[in-house]
Amino acid sequence: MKSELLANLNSRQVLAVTHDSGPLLVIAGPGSGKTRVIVHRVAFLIEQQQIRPEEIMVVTFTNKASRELKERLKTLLGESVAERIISGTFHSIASKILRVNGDPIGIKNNFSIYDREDQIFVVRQACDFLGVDTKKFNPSIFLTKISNAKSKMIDPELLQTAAVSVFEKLVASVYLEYEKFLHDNQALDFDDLLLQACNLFEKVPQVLSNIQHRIKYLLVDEFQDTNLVQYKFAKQIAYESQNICVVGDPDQSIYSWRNADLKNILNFQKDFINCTVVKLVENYRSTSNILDASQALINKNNNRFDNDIETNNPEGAPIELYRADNEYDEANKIVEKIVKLRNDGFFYENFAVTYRVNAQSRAFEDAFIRKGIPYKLIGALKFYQRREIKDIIAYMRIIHNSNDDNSMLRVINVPPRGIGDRTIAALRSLANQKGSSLRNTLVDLDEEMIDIRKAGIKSLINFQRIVSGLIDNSFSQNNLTNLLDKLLSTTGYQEHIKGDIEHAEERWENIGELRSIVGQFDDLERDEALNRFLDQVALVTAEDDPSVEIKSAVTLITLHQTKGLEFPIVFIVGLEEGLLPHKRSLDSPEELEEERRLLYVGITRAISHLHLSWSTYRTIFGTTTRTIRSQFLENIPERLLHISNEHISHSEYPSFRNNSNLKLHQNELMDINVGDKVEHFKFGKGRVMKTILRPGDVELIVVFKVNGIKHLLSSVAKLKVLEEK
DNA sequence: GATGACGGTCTTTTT
DNA sequence: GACCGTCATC
Repeated sequence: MKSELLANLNSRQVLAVTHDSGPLLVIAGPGSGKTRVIVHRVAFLIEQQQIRPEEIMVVTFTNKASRELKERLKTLLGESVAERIISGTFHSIASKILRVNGDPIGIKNNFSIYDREDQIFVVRQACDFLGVDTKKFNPSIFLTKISNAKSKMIDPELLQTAAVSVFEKLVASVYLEYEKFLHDNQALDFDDLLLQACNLFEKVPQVLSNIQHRIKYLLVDEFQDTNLVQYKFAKQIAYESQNICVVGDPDQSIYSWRNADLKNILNFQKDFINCTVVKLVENYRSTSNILDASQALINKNNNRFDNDIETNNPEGAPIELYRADNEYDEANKIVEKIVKLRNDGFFYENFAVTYRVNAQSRAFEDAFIRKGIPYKLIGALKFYQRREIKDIIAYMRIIHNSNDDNSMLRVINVPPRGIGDRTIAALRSLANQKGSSLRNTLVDLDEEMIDIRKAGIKSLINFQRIVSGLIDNSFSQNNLTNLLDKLLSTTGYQEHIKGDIEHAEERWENIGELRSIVGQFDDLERDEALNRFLDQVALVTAEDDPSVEIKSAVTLITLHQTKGLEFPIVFIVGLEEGLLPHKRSLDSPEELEEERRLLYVGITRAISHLHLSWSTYRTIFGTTTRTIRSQFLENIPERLLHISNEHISHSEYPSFRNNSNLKLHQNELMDINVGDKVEHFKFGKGRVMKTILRPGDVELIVVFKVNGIKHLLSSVAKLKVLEEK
């Protein structure tokens, strides 16, 4: 048995797998068999150490990683054993703990989980309440600050005390209101799931000690991406047993913007003083060309653990570097390569096109559709974030949690049923007076006490009837599918969607998809099914999108989401300054290093072929701009690259800011670029759309706000640059 | 209260 | 070039 478990493992992997008890830190480079180590370690504990499966907890970051882990455990241990192991994402595990044990700290088991959209809505309400102008202050900035505070375990009062500037004080007061709103709605946001779980451990030690006794071994994957709260959560669970194994790679830390803290790896070694450290340094995934490129790149980071990765794999093909004229050219070139490589025997599912921002997927989708190449788009349009899906879910939340005013407000007039702003305002103020939720206020609506016209009252009563009809559990509709069907008909939502002529079919199909998901819960009693369904819905993410279940297809995916994946052929596109590295990271060395790590993650996904590309022009927000190729390309040794189409012809060179070879009348010709805002003495303000090089001059095509499109010669027009792109 | 036109903003990355 | 919130009009 033992030999089978340890066969095909290298000596360091064996060390990690067979580590007996006590804390263990595994630093695992890309392609070094990280998941393999986790899976085999779990198997080792069960089969060799006689640990019961339910005494082992494995925590991952994404549902996908969790599912994959379960699959591999099933293969190794058999289904009945694998199923008993406790595994899930940080958020799902914390959520379960809170649903079962949250009551003593005021968390009812039917709490709603708010996603970003819900959160923005709450922030807006908090701003309204405080009289903060949301035009001046973007709600998402508050949300970022609030999330930052929460993941550092800072509560509103503490933030208030620490606040120095006016703005910081404002953030603190929005935070305070935000928390009140969440509480009144009986809702938690993502950060709360972990924060409140830790809070629960503190307030009700019995819950913690039960878990500590139950969980003998804890394993945490992607440890470099934990934030402070997550680390604390894990640390507490393992405090008693000291059997905590964390696996991660500092070079693949790409979530500091989500408050992941690399210091956790350092702190781990302090918090668990006698921890064993195992470094996995042999890469089994990539060709040596690809690995060499990745190592050369990551070595440019100053702030780095010394952790060089090696491979015994063959050299492989050179890395292709291609310069495109624009994003469509870039996409077409990649289509050509896919077609060619398919003729060489690769399948569509062997390809991944990876990029920095979701918006880049568009050009590829266009090209793929035109050429009939099947593709799956990961993450961009998330199924559970579509409007119709969120509306239906809001209805379900109302049924499930009578305090969820947010969901109530979302759909109280969707489809339109004559409940406008004034009616809603009146209802809310009445609810306020009564200190009750909107739904409960509606249940025994006091017609005398509400100050609106008759029609409004009638509409409200009508809505109340619809909702209570749905809540009523006594008829034949005792499963979720029945509930959904009844919901669609009695709320008029089905009709409502048909009214959206342009998207009717697509939206209806989405609801059909939701119906089949809901159907998976039909063997449960309705309210329990509702509870489970809503929990799942809140915690699933992009990769669980049911609309991307295409088997043989090219993958379109952001670099962030590629972590943990591998593909024989990887395209990394848009290697340009401002895009990769992203412009928001350019003024901070730390953030620039994180961008470099992001590219490192991308490169190390490739098994045999890596293609890099950049484009001299790129259209962002509808304006085309000249680009500069990414500084990261300079970090990759030329000997590893095969460069094509490097030369840039003059006709494609409308901008001259970056071309010192061209002799121009320096004083006459200012530095004007596509995208700049300019002012003309006669035409007024406008934006440069295009620049065309003419002998000794530059022709500018400018769209003026008032006077429309004009062709101007730079030497004559004497434009004033107001704002550079 | 519903509807449609307009103008401003947005794009990092996600549990 | 999409989406959202705001405003004018019905």
